[in-house]
Amino acid sequence: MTRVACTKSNKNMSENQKLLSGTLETLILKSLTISRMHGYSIANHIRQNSSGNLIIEEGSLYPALHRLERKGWVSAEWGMSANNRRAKYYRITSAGRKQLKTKTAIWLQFVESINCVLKPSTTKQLSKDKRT
Amino acid sequence: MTRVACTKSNKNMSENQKLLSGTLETLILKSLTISRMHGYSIANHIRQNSSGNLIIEEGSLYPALHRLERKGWVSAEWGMSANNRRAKYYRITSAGRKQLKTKTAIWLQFVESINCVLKPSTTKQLSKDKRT
DNA sequence: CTCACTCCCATAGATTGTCTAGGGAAGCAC
DNA sequence: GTGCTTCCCTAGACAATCTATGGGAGTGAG
Repeated sequence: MTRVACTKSNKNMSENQKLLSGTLETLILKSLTISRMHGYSIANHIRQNSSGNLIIEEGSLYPALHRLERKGWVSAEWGMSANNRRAKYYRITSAGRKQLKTKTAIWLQFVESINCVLKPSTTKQLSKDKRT
Repeated sequence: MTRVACTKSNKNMSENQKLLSGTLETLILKSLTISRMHGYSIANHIRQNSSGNLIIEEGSLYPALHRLERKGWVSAEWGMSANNRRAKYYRITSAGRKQLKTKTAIWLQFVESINCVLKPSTTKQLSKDKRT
């Protein structure tokens, strides 16, 4: 299902590609907190969880996984997928969980910082706390 | 040493550098909606508005400004700064405002998408009817 | 006047992380 | 067998940031 690969908004795509920079590893680590997964399913998980907005290409995904493994944030082992195919299953390590926590915090702070610049006169605002 | 840059070498910086990719032009355009500015003051404005979290280096800023000018999203003219120095003042064009609107929308949607992936099990959940 | 400092602009090259575009193996339906 | 899907991998292209450097010009201290 969900074969709708946003074809119309190619502009959005290329913009998203730039924006993705730096968040991919965080997304992968987060996905692995749900369960161990192989690369292909990680990509699917991210795509589906973002309603098809975030498409991770294989050329980005696998190098990222190798990077994470090299850094000791995930561990890998070969196994068989639900479709009876050879697959490399990744699991997040405790160092990876720590990194995830850090990266998530940095991301949230970054978003807040950007919004601080972008905010004036946006006029559309959820009232969350917002205390000066 | 006037040449001392950001030597604090904190992790946040290098992470932020990656994350910044793709948002810089939006930040610049937004800054210029306040008033016309020269490059140096744009960088200061962004840094101050983000409480010092977003540091735009000159090596990123000026190429970005030239890019924006080439694309017709800002226009430039030489003038004198408040400090009586030669300065190139940038002004956002109507095409630039349109771009800003687009880029801002893409950014907000992107953040929402990322958060959709990052959110599950944060234990702090806004009830936003996200059922299976 | 000279010196140190800040303000302001600019560019070349390194770095990094994404994508594009290829390749391949192996299961399943027909 | 053929064709489609699932799954893995890598090399090179590309884009946007930073580092490092260069310089000009105004200001204030001495």
